[in-house]
Amino acid sequence: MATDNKVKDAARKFALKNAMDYGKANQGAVLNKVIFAFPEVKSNMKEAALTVKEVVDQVNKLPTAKLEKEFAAFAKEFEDADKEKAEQAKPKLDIEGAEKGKVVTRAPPEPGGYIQIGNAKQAILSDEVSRMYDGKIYLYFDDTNPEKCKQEFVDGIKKDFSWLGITFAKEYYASDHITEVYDAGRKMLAQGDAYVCMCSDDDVKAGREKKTECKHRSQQAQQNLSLFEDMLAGKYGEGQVIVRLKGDMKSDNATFRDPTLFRIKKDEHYRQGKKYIVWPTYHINTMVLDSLYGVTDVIRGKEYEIWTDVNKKLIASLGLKEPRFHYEARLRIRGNTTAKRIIRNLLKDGVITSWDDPRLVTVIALRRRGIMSDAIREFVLRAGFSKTDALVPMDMLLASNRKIIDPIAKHLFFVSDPVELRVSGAEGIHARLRLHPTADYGSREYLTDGKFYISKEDADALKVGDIVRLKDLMEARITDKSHGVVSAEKAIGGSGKIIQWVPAGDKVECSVLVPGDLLLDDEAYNPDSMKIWNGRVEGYAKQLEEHDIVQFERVGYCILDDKMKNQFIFISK
RNA sequence: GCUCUGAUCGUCUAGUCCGGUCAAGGACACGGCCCUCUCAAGGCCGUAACUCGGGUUCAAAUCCCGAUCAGAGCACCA
Repeated sequence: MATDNKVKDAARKFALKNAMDYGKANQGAVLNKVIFAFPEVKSNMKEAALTVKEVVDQVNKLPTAKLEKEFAAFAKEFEDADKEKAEQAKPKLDIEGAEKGKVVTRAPPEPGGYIQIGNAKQAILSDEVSRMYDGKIYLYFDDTNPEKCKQEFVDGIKKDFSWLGITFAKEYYASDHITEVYDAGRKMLAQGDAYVCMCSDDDVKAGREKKTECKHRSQQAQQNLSLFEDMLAGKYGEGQVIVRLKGDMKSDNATFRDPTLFRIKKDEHYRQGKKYIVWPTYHINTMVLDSLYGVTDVIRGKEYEIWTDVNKKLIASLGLKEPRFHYEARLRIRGNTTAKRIIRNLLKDGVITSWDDPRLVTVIALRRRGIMSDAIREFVLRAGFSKTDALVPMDMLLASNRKIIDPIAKHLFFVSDPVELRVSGAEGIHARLRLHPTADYGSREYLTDGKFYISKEDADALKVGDIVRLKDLMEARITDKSHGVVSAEKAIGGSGKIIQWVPAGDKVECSVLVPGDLLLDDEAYNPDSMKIWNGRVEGYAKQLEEHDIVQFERVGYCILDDKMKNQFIFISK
């Protein structure tokens, strides 16, 4: 058979490669490659296996030199294949059934706090999906809890998203659509898919636990409808009455046991004032509004997955368009938190003073801390869609960030815990230092007066008689270390440790805030989460603008946080 | 407790739908070398994983069954 020889040749080729890679060819591995190349051998696996075994045995008997020589003929071919393999990576964002130009996603923040990296992940994923399909993304403020929502957060969230590079085609508020949701409620009441329940909070809870229906559940539609109008008219107070979905009180899924659709809240709303006292809850809101605005793909946390039964019932009962739901694991950062509840408590306790405290992973804090928005995007995209619970170390974000800031950060010398260094013979030297080793940002210049500052750490490591290299300036020989000052004389040549220095005649006193893990492993506040380095930086720092990112050589990347106070924040090494 | 969901290098993931190109690819971290008047960046190399137990098959990370572990939900929050 002609096939026979073809198979034999291919088998030999694969066996050679296999032997080169692993020292010895393996029958199973070679057979698999042969099957892939010639699927027709599947009809007679026994014969194919035999052929391969024969070839593999022969190849394994080959002396190394012969093996290498024979393999050389195919080396190029495999090189290309290996390269291709190395390139396939990146998580995919494809959506089954999605069509170009027909995708609408949305970011649904609740303006009850600033958004954090977890919200950013969902929004970026949504943005990326809509771009991929030439679709649109909307900004939807889910603001139906008058207790929590504030204009401050609306403004902050908009700023944060725009900084993240997301452009929304539309922006709308749940609280502007309350009447539409009321109509949806009326429809459900009229159809007998919902009812007005006057049980107490505790009774509702007990009923759910015991899986028993309450007497209100069997009220007539007419009565429910008029009770609902009474609610709207303000005849009831908070906690007296709610509208519940008629799910299934016997369901194993606890969320389906008649969840609340509307409740009474008399707090003043930041946007609607005292216009409404009956407020819809999350599920009916989003279902109605997503349908109204034609959202096709809802990307949200998997904590909502258990509400699928409720969503389905709502959609069926109201005749809504059903979007595709995509559930995502929560993104958690090791040593930190995305929970608004915890952040609010920390704020209340006064251990942190603002939503942009550099230890936080809110978007506003990350920005202040010198994380670039592209780094966040890359970081998020690298994880892709995933339902696996991930506890990611901050290092990953910082690594993405470092690659972006490295080419733009000017280099400066900073010394912490400064120690004076006097060098005789080092007066009147013109020092000229490049601002970046490769990029052309020009240079900084100083005229020396023989006095410098070096860091305590470097000073401690020096011994009398040592030669030390002041980077880009000169060598010095240490002559004395008593009296808290290091004395030295200018030296020519000799090699020693290279250290950074600050000219005493042109320096800026500054501090560097070093954020660490905010929380301990047990989620308690870490009292050591913020360190401060005090030191001196070269006079060139006076020319920096607030939010400029620099690299303090041998220390790390820092961002100028407050120009008045000469305060920097440490970004990463 | 009940219900749902998930499980691949130390970490985050690709591959799983449709079994064979996977003795498992990438990134971060780690280690080594090169470059360098920074402990950075860049280049090269290396260490390292299919949760466990059964089954089906010529062939299982992939399909089936069971166990284990982890996360989420059980609000008049979202």
